[in-house]
Amino acid sequence: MEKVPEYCRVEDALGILVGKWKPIILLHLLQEGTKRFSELKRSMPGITQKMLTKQLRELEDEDIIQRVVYPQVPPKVEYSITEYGKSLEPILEAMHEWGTNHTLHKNRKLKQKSL
Amino acid sequence: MEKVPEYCRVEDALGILVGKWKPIILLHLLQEGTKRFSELKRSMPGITQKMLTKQLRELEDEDIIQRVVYPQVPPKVEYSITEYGKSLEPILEAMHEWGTNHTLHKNRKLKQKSL
DNA sequence: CTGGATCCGTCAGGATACTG
DNA sequence: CAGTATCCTGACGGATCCAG
Repeated sequence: MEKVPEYCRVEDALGILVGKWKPIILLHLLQEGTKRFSELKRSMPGITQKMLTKQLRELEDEDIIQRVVYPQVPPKVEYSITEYGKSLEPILEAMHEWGTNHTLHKNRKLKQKSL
Repeated sequence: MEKVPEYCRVEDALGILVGKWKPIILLHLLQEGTKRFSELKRSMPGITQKMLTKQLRELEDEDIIQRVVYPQVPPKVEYSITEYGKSLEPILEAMHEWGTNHTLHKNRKLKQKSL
């Protein structure tokens, strides 16, 4: 890793991943391919339309996901990961793995305390 | 990557990295080893004591960094990455690299627009 | 079905002043 | 030097209603 720049590039990646639902949206799309708006919503109990829409728009603006509208009634909109968006997968995987280990780590710490 | 869990493990890693200054703090400590509070502060123009203290405490709570107090006057406190904290380095590197490319990517997009 | 528009509560982040 | 204590503000997340 090079010297720490004034403005850290890590922030860029972070900024895109941050958002209460973005990682989950990305994981869904990465693992299950193209999905409709309503499918995504069903996959994420607890999310509101507004939030889903907003986070999707933000990801779209960053060129991470693609949005395809089918001009029909009722409306149909499909979302999918862009080629570019796939470049985020290693990061997400690394974080997922790290997160899993982190849970174990925390549990070990707690046990030590209770001894 | 496995199936998307209800509670995404990615969030764990994300939660630790998120914080306006945490990535920068970690990069500094990873690259330059042990540093004093005042050294860190000087390295990060714009950060306030309160914020630095807060973010350091949070990282310490997660066992990512270590805090050593020297009982002397004037006070001296040193921070360093824990062994465990070093496991975050690959993620930070990946994000740094990705972020750098992302900047280029955005610039290409902008040029396309202005054609 | 998809998603825009509003209103609102919470909370991380920041400015400032004070302390051992 | 290395913090703690307050107060403030804006952005984010969420609920709800409306619309093509």
